[in-house]
Amino acid sequence: MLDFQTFQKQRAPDLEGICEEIVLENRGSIAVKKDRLAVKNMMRILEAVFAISRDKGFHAMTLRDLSRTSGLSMGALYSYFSSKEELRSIIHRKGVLFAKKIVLDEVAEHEEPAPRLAAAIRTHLYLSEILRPWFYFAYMEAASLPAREKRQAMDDERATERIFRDILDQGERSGDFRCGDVDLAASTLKAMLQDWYLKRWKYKRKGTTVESYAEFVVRFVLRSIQQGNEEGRSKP
Amino acid sequence: MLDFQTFQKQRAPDLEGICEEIVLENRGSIAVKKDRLAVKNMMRILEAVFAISRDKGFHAMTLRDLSRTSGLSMGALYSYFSSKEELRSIIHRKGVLFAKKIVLDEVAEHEEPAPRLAAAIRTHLYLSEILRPWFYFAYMEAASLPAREKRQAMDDERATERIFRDILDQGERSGDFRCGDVDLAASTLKAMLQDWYLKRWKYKRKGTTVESYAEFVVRFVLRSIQQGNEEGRSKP
DNA sequence: GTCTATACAACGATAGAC
DNA sequence: GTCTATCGTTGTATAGAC
Repeated sequence: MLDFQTFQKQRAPDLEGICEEIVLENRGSIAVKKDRLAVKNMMRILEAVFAISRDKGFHAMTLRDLSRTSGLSMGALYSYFSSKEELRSIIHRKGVLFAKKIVLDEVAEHEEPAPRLAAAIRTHLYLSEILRPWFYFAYMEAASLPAREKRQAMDDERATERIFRDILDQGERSGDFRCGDVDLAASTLKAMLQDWYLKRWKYKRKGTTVESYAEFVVRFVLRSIQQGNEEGRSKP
Repeated sequence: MLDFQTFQKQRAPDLEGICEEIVLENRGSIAVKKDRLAVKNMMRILEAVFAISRDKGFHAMTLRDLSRTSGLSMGALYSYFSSKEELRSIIHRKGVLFAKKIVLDEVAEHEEPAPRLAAAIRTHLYLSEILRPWFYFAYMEAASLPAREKRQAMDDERATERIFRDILDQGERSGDFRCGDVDLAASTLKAMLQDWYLKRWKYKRKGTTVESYAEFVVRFVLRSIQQGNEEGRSKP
């Protein structure tokens, strides 16, 4: 069974690695030419964005806020992005793509429906624990986007949900699962996973760890959809 | 079994009724003295707030937007609230209190855990369907509040969750339910219910009705927590 | 590459005519 | 009771010094 410690050491991305990718992918619009410097400042910028927008939202964050918290001047900030909206877009897309890739990699290591589902749930939760600012940011800011960007965010959401739906589908066909409605089961499962990073304060207060939350969700869901299929429940 | 049609006719509040209460409760800070006029304009204001903030969020809504959409001038708006923040607060609190009262009333009509739980789930979903703008508004804007208001919003959230936790607790004690962890079960159940009004576009696309979503959640949850307690599953 | 200083639009809120 | 006109502030973004 995948535990959080192992995941964190072997699979987890760190902010530096992600910022390196961001700098390389946006080489055109970033005026600073030295990679090392650009990465270092991009990290300061993202850390500041997450800190501020966790408190009052990205929209309420002013570039004066960002300048003060990141330690870079207003002018310097614009060497790393051309507008506040571009900054938001860069962060959002990077988070979505990263998450999808890692979850799919982990799922591919299992074949049977139940272990696959358990792996998808655990990986998604562990990842959201490490990249919580990214997940939270992507979710909360998606609501107030202009039409075109909003469509993209909706597609991202459905792509994530599809990972879970495909596993449930596989289980239905093999006779391991009985969901009632595969689509709705995938939807509600995703809602449970999102609650972990959206309502973090609640679980912190309860003293719930990401591992115990993961185990609860795995069992809660499997108990429901394996009704009458006892044989598959031994090694999730 | 409580169906949506019945609920809508017998229990559902309408915007006019809620606005009457709002006007009466804020008589002090509303400069307009004629009740009928004040209620009429308050309705126009709230309808406009919901329409605009559904698209781009309350924070991004300017009072010029609100003036244009509601048909009232900037000056006239300030006869109904003393600041943008006060307007947000009025809407938020009214929605939370209304929702809590109606769900508790409905739950009180049943005694056994399973029917109580089913009633709470259905009522909460039906209510969020009718008052979707209020629910959505309260949820999305709570994240970007100043510390003091945020605490209040968190307390509201926990109060709602408590309704479900109490029912699950009752079921655990009577031997009807076996949740694994009552606290987490209440949390994740709430997450499923919130998904209905937060991701409305998704369910609209799937063609899911509020009744079919309610039935899915009721069965999904009961299947999981009634594991091994078959006798209680006949009349949820 | 980063800074300070500033442009200019748009914000919430108010005063005073009607 | 509602309007128009306007206040001072704050927003994003840029220009030019260093």
